[in-house]
Amino acid sequence: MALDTTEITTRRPASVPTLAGLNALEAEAVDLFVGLAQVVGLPKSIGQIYGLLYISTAALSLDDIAGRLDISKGSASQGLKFLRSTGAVRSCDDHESRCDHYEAETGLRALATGFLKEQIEPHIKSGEGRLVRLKRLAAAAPASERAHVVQRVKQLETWHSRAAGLLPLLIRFLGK
Amino acid sequence: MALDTTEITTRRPASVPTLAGLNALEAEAVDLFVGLAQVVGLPKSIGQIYGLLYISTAALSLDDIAGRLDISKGSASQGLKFLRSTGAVRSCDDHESRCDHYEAETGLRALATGFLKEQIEPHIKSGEGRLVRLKRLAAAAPASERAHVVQRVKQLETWHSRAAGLLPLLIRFLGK
DNA sequence: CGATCAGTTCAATATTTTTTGAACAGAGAG
DNA sequence: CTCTCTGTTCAAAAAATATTGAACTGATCG
Repeated sequence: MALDTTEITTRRPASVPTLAGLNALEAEAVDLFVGLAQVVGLPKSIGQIYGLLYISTAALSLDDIAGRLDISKGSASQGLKFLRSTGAVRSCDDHESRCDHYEAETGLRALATGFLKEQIEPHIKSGEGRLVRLKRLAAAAPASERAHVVQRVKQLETWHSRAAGLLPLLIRFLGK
Repeated sequence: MALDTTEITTRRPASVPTLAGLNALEAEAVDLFVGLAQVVGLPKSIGQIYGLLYISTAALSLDDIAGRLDISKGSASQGLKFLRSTGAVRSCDDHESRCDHYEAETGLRALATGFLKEQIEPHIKSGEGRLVRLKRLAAAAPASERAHVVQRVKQLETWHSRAAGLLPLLIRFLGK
């Protein structure tokens, strides 16, 4: 009787550290972070990688990650690149091995800061230029509409400054 | 010399209310909201519709919207459905006309509440079930990993309650 | 009633985004 | 120097998402 390798992933006992495939706990953690990633508009693979590193006891290499999650090395490389760039993952250079190993940053403040700074702040910044242009156009609108559109653009400016003010507050709230 | 109809959209004088196409101010406003939509992971058409209604002096019908933005009636219908469901757009039943007319809700609090309640809250709710399962699995982990994974799951619970607590705070901050 | 209009739905299509995998670059090891 | 081992890049393929348009419902008008 031959081994059924197609189901080995879910059948492997939870207690055995595996080279490929996830145990039930890892699978659940990965799932949770995949969901989280989708909420904030990040690709699934990034959620998978972070989830696996988050729950893993030991730091993992790129090949570990690709193997365990059954994704390509390319995806793993790109995902790790993104996660490192936002500070969600650190490489803990382990001198025992030739290759880099990665571990999850688990401080909520650091995570939130990285995400907000990288994903949200640029949009708020670019909004400034947009508002300037809008303001000019609104001032040039025909008299019959001018009052209305000027008021709306003013409101947008309020929104903008609220959003800008919210960022540091958010970070502080999540901070400690 | 023939009229160049391919550029009529941008060439039409700002002062003439149009049946199709946007004037410069409208185009700029629509663009701004398209960008905003993409930040929060909503389709472009939804940003377009809201942006047009936001800057428009008068309420617009579904056909107005589809025509001005050059999108299909189907898109416009679906987009308006979503926007109404989150409270971002109201239909102001205008008894002069047979068809419904729509206008933008411009209160930041109402907008934020609708978005958070519809798009974020469900995820936070479903997270609860996930955490329960994770907790069980963590408790059943092999002794060598148990301390670590139990700690991580505890941390996730903290994150979860922070997120849940953040929602009402956010609404309050944006509120007045 | 039949005709027209306003709006919805949904399967097909188009578009955008993500993932893959093969080619490549650099860093040791032998 | 050459070979192998890690990791990156990027064009092509696959998957996910949004948009279209035609068929349909229901309302109002004549």
